[in-house]
Amino acid sequence: MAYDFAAIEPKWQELWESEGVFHVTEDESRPKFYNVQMYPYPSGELHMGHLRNYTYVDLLTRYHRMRGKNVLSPMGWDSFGLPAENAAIQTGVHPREFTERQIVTMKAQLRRLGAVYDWTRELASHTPEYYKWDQWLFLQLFERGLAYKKRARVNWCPKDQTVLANEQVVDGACERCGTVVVKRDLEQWFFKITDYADRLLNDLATLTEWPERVRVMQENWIGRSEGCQFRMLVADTDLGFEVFTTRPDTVFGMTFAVLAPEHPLVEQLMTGSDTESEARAYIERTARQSEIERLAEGDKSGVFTGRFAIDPVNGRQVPIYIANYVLMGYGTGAIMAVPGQDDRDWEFAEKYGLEIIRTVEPPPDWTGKAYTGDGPAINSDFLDGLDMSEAKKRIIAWFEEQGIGRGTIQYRLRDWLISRQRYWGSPIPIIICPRDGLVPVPEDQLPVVHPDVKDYAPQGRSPLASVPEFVNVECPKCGGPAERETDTMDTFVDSSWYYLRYCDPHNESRIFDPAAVRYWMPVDQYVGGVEHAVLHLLYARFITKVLHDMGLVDVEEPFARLFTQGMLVKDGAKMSKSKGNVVSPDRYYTRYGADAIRLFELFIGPPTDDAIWNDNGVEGTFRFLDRVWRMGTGEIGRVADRDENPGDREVLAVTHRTVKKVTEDIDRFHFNTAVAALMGLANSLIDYLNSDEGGRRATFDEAFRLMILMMAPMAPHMTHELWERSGRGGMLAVEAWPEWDPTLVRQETVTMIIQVNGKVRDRIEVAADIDAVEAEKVALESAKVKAHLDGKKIEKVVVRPPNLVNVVVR
RNA sequence: GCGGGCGUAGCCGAAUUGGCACAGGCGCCAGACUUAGGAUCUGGUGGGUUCGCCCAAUGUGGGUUCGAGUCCCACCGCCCGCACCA
Repeated sequence: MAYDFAAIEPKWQELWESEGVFHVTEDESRPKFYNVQMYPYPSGELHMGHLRNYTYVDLLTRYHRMRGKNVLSPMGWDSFGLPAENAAIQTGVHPREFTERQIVTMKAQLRRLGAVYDWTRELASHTPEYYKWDQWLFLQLFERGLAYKKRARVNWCPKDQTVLANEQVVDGACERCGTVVVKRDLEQWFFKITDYADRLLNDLATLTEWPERVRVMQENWIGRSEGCQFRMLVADTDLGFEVFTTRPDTVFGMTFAVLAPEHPLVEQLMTGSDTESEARAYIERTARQSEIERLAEGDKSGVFTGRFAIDPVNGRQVPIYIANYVLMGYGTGAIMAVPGQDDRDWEFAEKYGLEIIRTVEPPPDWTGKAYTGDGPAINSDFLDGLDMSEAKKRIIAWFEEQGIGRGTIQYRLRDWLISRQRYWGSPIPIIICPRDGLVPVPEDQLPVVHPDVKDYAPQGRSPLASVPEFVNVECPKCGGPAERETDTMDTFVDSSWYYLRYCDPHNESRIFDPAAVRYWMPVDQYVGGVEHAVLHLLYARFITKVLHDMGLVDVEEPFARLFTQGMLVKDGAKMSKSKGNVVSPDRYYTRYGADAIRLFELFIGPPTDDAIWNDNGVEGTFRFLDRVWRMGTGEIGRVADRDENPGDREVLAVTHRTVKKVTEDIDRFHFNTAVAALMGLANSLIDYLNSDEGGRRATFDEAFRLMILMMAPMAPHMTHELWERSGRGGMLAVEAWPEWDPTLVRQETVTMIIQVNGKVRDRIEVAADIDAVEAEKVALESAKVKAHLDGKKIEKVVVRPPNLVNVVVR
């Protein structure tokens, strides 16, 4: 009788839910395990690539539950965002209706996979119960000066008609839709993440259970540079500007200075200079370019302003240029150019015929252009002879004595731009009063709920702005007429704290109960895609630190262990709807069932690596399951009630070794080899049942019991059914994970390999506790070994009992 | 350019510590069962072989070591991230 998954799967899915098997509360008597997957956008249809992640998380939930932990595995929805809004623009369906339909679909798909969660804690960021606390959080940041509004040059996506955070601009294009982003000067809301730059950077060192790759990406993104900022004066004027450099030791080599085209001083410098018209033409050209065009241009270009700056260390006058290779967004938007020690300055100096002075002695064999390495300072007055770090200290001290500069630390990280000119997000709870300025919405008036609008289409401002009843309010302070802020928050604000809300999801009076958070946090295992390395993962760390500083959260870091899974690749691209290469699980559910799909997802390759979709893979894991099923139902081989013999004991030994292997593999996230080990065990058990004398009933039952326990987190439906049919009682999901018996795992005899000059010449079964003397004796007595020793002199015998003897001869 | 990672069979991959290279799966070949097989089962799947074994092999070249897929150096190729960040 074949495995009837179509009948068995719904039965168990129903039972896991109705019995509340995975519903948990705080319980000090058991170790907790907080298992979270980055909550998904409810996109509706799940494809095989998605199922990979859900299977991993579900495996961990079930495994740690069997290990006796109090496992919290919640699920929720990152349900604000553009897809629902774009659908609304096209079809007129309210984003809420669209979103909630998608959630229903997606829940059914998770259930179909057999994924279990504590559904009592389900949350969705588009619900007022949730985004009320987004708004509350915003107000906390506002009160602490960590949320502010300012006019700034920001990234604007012309297609989505909204601003974007720096983190959401990838290669100069909108992360969502791929449209080239343009710069606009707009008044926008920011979170002051830069105040936390040093802590976000330093605490990366504590995240030892995070992938190196992600830590490095965050480190680079935060981009700490130690250096020096000092003031330069413009000759024959009363103007001046600040420059930032990481190489103040090379200041004597400055032969020109460069300002970014957007630098505020540029206008004054150009006006009335000899080269004014030329400079204006250049600025106009570069200003029109998007960043991508500037990059694509590749070549450095610039124009002389007609003015000179005074080098503070030696009084020399150096020309001031405007050039495209200096960015307004970093440092002070102005640099001292030292072509002798900087590749970019060298390139520019060569192009425009500017002087080059070396101030660091390159090595004698140096053939390159600019020399950026260490070496004794030359042509540098009182710095001569000092190495880089000494010279830096000395010159910074000198700047400080003179009162014109100081040592500083620059970060590449910019403040997080969180306002969006879109409808389907959490409204920013601020009222703009002509008298009192920016006034927080009083807490008892939260949440600020979306009004319905006629038109969701973006018009360069939030659709909320077209609803007068929403916009026009009384100022909470003075009672006079005022207007609401109409921008909504970046959805990354919602996702920066949802894992805290899971701990106490229905609290109506507080964002969460700190006691519940104290019990569950930090997240023990966080699972998600590496694409969030500098987005969500950075924001969440920031918000956790803010809440920590507010005394609401004990931990400084939210995610103790991070696992970033690989993608599923098909036709050379990540499986995704937009690429049109998705494989729907439907036909695999119908033909092979959920467990075969789960096993395939686990078996397809190392979880951290991208895996290539293979049409036959699910069939392979189904064959394995089907064999296990037929073993369990007595359709394969033969069992007998007979006395035990050494072969029976060996079957148990193999089983216990598999328990050890599978346990260790799951603990180190080698799910693919854990499945392989179970396939190997199944093959061994089949051989055992097919042997001449058949299997001994008691032995087989025990081995099979252990195999079912190990497979329970991987293929839960079939194993639950087999467990129930075995008449053991109880639900498999809450059975204890098996322990291996060390005496069975231990090999009594071991195959010792004997090498001559590193080549294997013989294999001999020896006692596992053989000593070195005996091992050497056995090895040298081997006839096969002797044949290779013939007429040669033994130089040395390397003995590593009980595994290896290597005879070195000449 | 800087940073992170990878390269093992026809394909996906295994090899926690330097110690039998290739577990497990896919595909393919042969056989069994069968009216039939795209089901299932058994065996095989680098080369040579006198069937005892022998030889070759982890991108390329070198090094360390009794011993290297693993460590070191150089090179080739691929993937990812950041990128005119001063």
